Amino acid sequence: MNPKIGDVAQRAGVSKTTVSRVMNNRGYISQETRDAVYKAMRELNYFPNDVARSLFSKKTNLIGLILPTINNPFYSELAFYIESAAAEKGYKILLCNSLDSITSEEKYLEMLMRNQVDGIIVSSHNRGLSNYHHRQLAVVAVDRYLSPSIPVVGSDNYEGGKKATELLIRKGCKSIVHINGPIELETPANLRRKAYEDVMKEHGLTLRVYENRKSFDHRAYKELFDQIYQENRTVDGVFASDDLIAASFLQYAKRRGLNIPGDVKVVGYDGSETVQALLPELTTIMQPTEGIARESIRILLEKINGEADHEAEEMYLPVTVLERETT
Amino acid sequence: MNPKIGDVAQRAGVSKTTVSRVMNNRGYISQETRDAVYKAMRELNYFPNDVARSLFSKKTNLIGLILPTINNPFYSELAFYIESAAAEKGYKILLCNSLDSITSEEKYLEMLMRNQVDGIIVSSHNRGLSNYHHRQLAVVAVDRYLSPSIPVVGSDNYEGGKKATELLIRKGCKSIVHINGPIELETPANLRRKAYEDVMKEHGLTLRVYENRKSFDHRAYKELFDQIYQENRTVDGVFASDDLIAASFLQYAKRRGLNIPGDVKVVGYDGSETVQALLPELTTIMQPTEGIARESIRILLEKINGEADHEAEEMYLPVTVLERETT
DNA sequence: CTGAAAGCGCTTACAG
DNA sequence: CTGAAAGCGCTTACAG
Repeated sequence: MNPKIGDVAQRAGVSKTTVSRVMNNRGYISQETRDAVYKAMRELNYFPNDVARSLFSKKTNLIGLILPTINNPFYSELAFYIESAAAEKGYKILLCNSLDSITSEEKYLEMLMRNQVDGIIVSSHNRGLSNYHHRQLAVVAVDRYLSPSIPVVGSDNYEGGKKATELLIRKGCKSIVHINGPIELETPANLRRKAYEDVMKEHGLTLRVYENRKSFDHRAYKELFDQIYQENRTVDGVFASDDLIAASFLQYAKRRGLNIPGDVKVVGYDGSETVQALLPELTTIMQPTEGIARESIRILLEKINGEADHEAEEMYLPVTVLERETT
Repeated sequence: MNPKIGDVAQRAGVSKTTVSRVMNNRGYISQETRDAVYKAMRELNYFPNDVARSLFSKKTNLIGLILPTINNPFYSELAFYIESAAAEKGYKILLCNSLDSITSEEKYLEMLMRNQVDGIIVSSHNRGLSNYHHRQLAVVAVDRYLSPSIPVVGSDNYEGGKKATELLIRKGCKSIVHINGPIELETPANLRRKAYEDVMKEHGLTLRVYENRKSFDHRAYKELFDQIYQENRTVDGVFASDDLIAASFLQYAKRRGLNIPGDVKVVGYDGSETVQALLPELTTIMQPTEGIARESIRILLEKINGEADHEAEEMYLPVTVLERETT
């Protein structure tokens, strides 16, 4: 049995109240008593039970993090920085991989509620959130619109889409395709497509948007690429909405005997450290992942501490073009 | 204020005891009472408070996961499968990124103890663990030796190292270098090196082992590679102890104008889904990551449930050679 | 400066 | 089949 506060109190010859006060630095305590308590804690190798503390304080310092999957270079990097920023402030992360399944999201949400998390960071659909929303639960969304009252943090998707498309045009591409993952109304990532469309129109170029409904299945892209080439024999530029799609396209192009960037130029999106390490030749739009993580945590903690009188906000951090060898 | 068990009891016109019994399916309850309780729970949108439950039951269903960093293709895949296997059994994951820093590991460890986690899965140094070990804490290590009494789960590192080296030899390499991350006594991954050495000796070839002390810094590898080429002008094979090192070497070779696999052949280690997606041309030794995750959780739960009377065990799951274009 | 008592939201003997 | 009481390990008014 682990020692509890009563054991410490007994050993130090004081009351539990006093031990608690020493631990929490509350009220006046004589130095003598303080020393005795610390000594007893050390001797017993005592650690306070945070479950008991949480029950009393109604605060767990737990944050639920709901992602489609941590097994993805962008989300794992995001999770890393979110965990770091949270740890700095004394918060801990409960990891949830929803795989973008609504039922799975709802299960996780219920689990998080039962565990009395202080807040949730979501980068998954979570229509379910509205159900729970009336509870005083602090929520921040990363790159997803969940409800009008939930703040959104992400990269400047419109600017990113604009820069990607303009880069391809500047490099002389005329027939530029945009490939997206599943297009959901809820994601501001659609702004990447919107920017593509606006820039293309502005330059009098034809829109060619393709959507892959099966996300997270790199192998499934082949069909889509085949279709693209059937419909556009002259494709000379590809703007993919994430780096995994771009990587998949590069392999496809290679198998097809196409020269990159000679025959076709490619721009991705995300620019995670992992992609930079494994596929450094890819030109891509780099998200400020650490910044997104830090802002998400900052806003969430404001909500948790009730400091956020401002309405739901949207915050889009600047992106960077990493110009490499595929353009 | 969220509803609590007393609110449900009042609304259903029964005692808290009865509500609790309905929720937990304990003892005999008349159907009528049961229905009334469920109705009240639904109407109030009641969810039990797991913090209170945990305080009583001394069981949190929380598992601490300590990794060097989730921002890494192998660990994020491992974490994904660990979380999935845990969720299946009703356990939740508390994520810790130690960055292999001893002080950081100790802080996380203390945090996990305070939070009363039921067990810990560790894939980081954690010398600190022995300090806490006398507590009845269930621990499983992934690819690390922590203490004689802590079970280890991993891939069959010796077999992996053997297959990698043999493959290079079979392909005609004579001057084969092995590049490792920081070599620590605690990791069974050293068996990869041991196997390399054994196979090389068996074939009468000269050992050329290089160690990079700075892990997780892909850029820092350049120096090491320079050194390798200074000392071995004839290198024609590289067995890297993980795929990120291999990827880094591939880029170095490219910059140096070397042809792969013509001038030098390369084998990595890990074979994560992300690496397969981003760098499919890399020949590598694939770890059975999902299997490692499932076994870790299985053994941990046995320990948690006190079913593990067996001593600490070591379990090494079979690896697969993914032969691609770099060999 | 210190302690006894009540309470956080549950569960489980125990009694009926 | 059901309920009143005690207790999980803490903290905080309240009293001294």
